[in-house]
Amino acid sequence: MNKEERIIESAIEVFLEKGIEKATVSEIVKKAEIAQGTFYLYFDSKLSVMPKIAEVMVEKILEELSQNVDGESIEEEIKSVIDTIFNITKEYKSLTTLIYSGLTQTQYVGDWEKIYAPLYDFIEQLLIPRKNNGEIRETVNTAFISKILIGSIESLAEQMYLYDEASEENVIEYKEELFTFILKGLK
Amino acid sequence: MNKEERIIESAIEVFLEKGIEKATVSEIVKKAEIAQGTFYLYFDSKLSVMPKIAEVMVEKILEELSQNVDGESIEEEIKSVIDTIFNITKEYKSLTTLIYSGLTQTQYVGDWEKIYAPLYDFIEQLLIPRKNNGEIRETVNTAFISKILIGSIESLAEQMYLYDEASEENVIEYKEELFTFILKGLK
Amino acid sequence: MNKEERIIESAIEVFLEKGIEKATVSEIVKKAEIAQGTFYLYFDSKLSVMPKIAEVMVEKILEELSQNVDGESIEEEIKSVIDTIFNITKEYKSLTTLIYSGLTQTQYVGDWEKIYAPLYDFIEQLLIPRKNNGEIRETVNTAFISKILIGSIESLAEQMYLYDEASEENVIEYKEELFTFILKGLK
Amino acid sequence: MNKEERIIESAIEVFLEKGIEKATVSEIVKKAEIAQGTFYLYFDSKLSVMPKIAEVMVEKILEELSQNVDGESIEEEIKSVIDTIFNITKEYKSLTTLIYSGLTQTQYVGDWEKIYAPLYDFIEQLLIPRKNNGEIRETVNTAFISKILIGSIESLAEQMYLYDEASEENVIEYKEELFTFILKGLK
DNA sequence: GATGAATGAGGCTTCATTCAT
DNA sequence: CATGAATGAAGCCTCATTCAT
Repeated sequence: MNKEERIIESAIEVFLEKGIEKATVSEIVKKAEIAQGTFYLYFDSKLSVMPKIAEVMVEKILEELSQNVDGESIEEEIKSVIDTIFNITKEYKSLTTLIYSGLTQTQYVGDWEKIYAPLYDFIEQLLIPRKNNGEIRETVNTAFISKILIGSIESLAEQMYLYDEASEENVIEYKEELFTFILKGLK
Repeated sequence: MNKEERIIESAIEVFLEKGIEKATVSEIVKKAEIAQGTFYLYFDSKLSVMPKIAEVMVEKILEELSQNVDGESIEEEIKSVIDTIFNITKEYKSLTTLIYSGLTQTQYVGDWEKIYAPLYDFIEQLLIPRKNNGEIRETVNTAFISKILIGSIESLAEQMYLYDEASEENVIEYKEELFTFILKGLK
Repeated sequence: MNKEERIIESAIEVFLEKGIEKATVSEIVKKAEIAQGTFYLYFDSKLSVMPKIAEVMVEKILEELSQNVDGESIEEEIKSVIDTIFNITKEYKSLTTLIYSGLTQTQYVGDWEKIYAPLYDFIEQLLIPRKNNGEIRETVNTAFISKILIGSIESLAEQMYLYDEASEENVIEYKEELFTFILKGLK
Repeated sequence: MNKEERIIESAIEVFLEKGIEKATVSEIVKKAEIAQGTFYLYFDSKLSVMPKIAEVMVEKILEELSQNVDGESIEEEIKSVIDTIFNITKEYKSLTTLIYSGLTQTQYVGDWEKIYAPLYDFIEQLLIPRKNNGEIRETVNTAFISKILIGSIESLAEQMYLYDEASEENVIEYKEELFTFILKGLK
């Protein structure tokens, strides 16, 4: 792993452990086993790592989605998307929120859309054939709905894992409710 | 306005302007026109203002919702809820995200659920009669769906106003798509 | 002595000991026996102490001049001025050069003229009566000559004490040559 | 231009732009278009370039003086010397002060005298024949006076160009006053 | 000789927090 | 209760210097 990648990996860990506020460059470099000054050869500041983290995060989500989502019906696909996003949220806990809020606090806010685009695109590419074969209603605007879908799944997953510290049973029930809701919303 | 309220108001402004990271107690007290030390008579630290900010925020949302949402049909009510949450998000931009992430970074994470409860409850109280009179499907779990609704509306609104810097036209289209989606999801 | 004065005094000592380059705020505050942060309540940076140091320096020179220079003739006065400036240069060695160069390196260059003004004025006030009573030539522009006098005395003194590390005998000879030169220049 | 010369030239530029304090080796090498490490093949440290800069500076002054100063009378010569030193000071602004103070801050202080010697010598060689032919008074100690002359001209020039930011008119008047003063001082 | 990525010491500066008034 | 000058810990960041290539 080269220096830049090591910084990004360490930054993710430290941000998750400490939160943006309490995360320090010193700790990131310690974890990455590089010198303090080396950090500044690659990044301007702690927050400027955020867009790169976001990219890595999106890559991971996409990877997972690609592996898991290839159902025979829209039902199976939606189920897989929900499961995947819930699992990743569980694994990376507050990372998404951190990225959101990290980007918000910098000049990189605008980058967000660009970084997330492939994710929205992936979902849209799932929906289009389903719309064409009539599995979902014709009036669906696939581009718009893909944002709505991801948003609603992510926000519920964060609710569950970050704030409610919900039991796994509870999560299952919520996921089912969400599944039904989305499916009806699309049909 | 008493000192505590002045601190909360100033804190909101400063957090919005600078983000959590760069917000300082010095600036909060300057804006509140009180002395450095006075801050610590009311709050333990910068982040401990967060739960109070969240309460204020939720109060404002509730107030707005109470004023605007009293439609004759579920359609009108959903429309009003969407409009209200979009408007508040537009006005307070990243505040919700800040609160999320601010709470995440402290021991107050657990408080979130408690603070947001009245909001979920408000939505649930809207849904229950509609479910009883058959306007929405019987299988809806009102408690669960209220979280899903708020989450999906908020997340789309944030997308629009924080990241995409979407045009007002675009926002209208998205809101319509969301409206249809939610409505079908509930029926 | 209040904090600001203590900072200035310490800064002078440290600058003299270490030079501008190697002087550190840390050492200044250590010498002043105040906290690191306190420094920044009074000054923006190490170099921003320079104008204040310059003021103190000019005050000291003026004080010395006032005490020593009150001769019966222009000859005695010039002699005293030379002696005084030489003595102060000897005592404070490179301080003047430091101030020059310190000011040059900051936005405070313009302040120099203002700070030195009383010194030029003092000399001019010496010259005016001597010009009126014919001790010095009528064509002397007192304002201009006062700058020239101070400059030439200071620069020779610095030569002697800073660079040549001249013997006291040598200094005496130079002072006499300078005295004769100035006197003839004025007559 | 070989690497060493390129370093010296760049160092001069950077010192003039940033001052000793803020000048960095990084910037010097960037301007010289050589690698970081190459600097240390030629110089020990940032300040160790100073004596070389001083030499270059003195060479330039001597060159200018040689070209311009060859008047028929002491009057013309003094005028040329004043003009030349003023012009160089105008062009290189604070460079002399920087060199002074740069040398002061290092072990190279002693070098100054040695480096400046040719300059004093040049002036002395001007004065000797004038003393012999009676144009200037016999009591003049040419070695001493040459230091005094250069010092007083330089210090006034610095006053004008560095601190007062004097208008060109004003400069002319000062130069005339200085000229008269020096001439009378020598006669 | 020349390079430039990497180092890490250490100065700068901020800022939460205290406490005498 | 309120103040705000003072504190000093601690993070940021630079930059002279090294060294493997």
